[in-house]
Amino acid sequence: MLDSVTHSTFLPNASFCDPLMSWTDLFSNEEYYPAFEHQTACDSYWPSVHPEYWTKRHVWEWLQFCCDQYKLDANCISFCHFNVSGLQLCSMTQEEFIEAAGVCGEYLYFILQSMRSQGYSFFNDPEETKATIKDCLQSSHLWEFVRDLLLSPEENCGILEWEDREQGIFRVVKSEALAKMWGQRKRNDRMTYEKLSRALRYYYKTGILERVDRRLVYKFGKNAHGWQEDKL
DNA sequence: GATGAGTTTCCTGATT
DNA sequence: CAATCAGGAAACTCAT
Repeated sequence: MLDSVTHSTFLPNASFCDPLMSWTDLFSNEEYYPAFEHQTACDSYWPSVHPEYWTKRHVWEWLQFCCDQYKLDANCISFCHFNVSGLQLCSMTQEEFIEAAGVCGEYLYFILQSMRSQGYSFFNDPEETKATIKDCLQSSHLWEFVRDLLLSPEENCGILEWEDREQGIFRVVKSEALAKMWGQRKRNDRMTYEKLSRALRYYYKTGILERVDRRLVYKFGKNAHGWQEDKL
């Protein structure tokens, strides 16, 4: 079964593009819908079955659909992890998804959970779906938020600045603005730099950050990833 | 409902 | 003096 699924039907070299584009594309593409006609009595197409009752084949079809629609890089998906029934798939935790498919795992997990709770109607309202997914894709951890801000000049607005790009040393230029932005992300208008920096200090323990003895200066530690120029 | 990770909140004291 | 750093302690939130 595992070998019978040709990897070439996935998008082996597709990069990880804007998934929101794919969502809107999906709904504006009328040719997409006839795909649902394929279902027959003995071999139903995955959207017509609740994920809990998916066969291994349904899981594969769903995986393939997600890869196609969201331009997920099939190379980062460990296929043996997904050689499971729908019931087993549904019992997988978010961490297991991430272990099995890295960043793609986060998307797959989110899409699956949404389908489980809302059924296929999850796809009904493009605008709401778009918003929900955008929300979901925001990294929830503070250090990832800081990292992503550092990596996107548009959002950053000079709030953070690289001090030493190679070594992962950066400076908080506008501490109040940073706190405000983090507060917006967490929907907490009482956030301050004092409190945010306390959370950053906890990262010294876990190796996400390393101490730099300068005011407002931090450094990514060995357990932080995704900030290096060459990687990612 | 219990547990644990990741904060959030608050605080006291030191440093810049 | 105001802002920041250092952590301890406890509350809180959310996923498992």
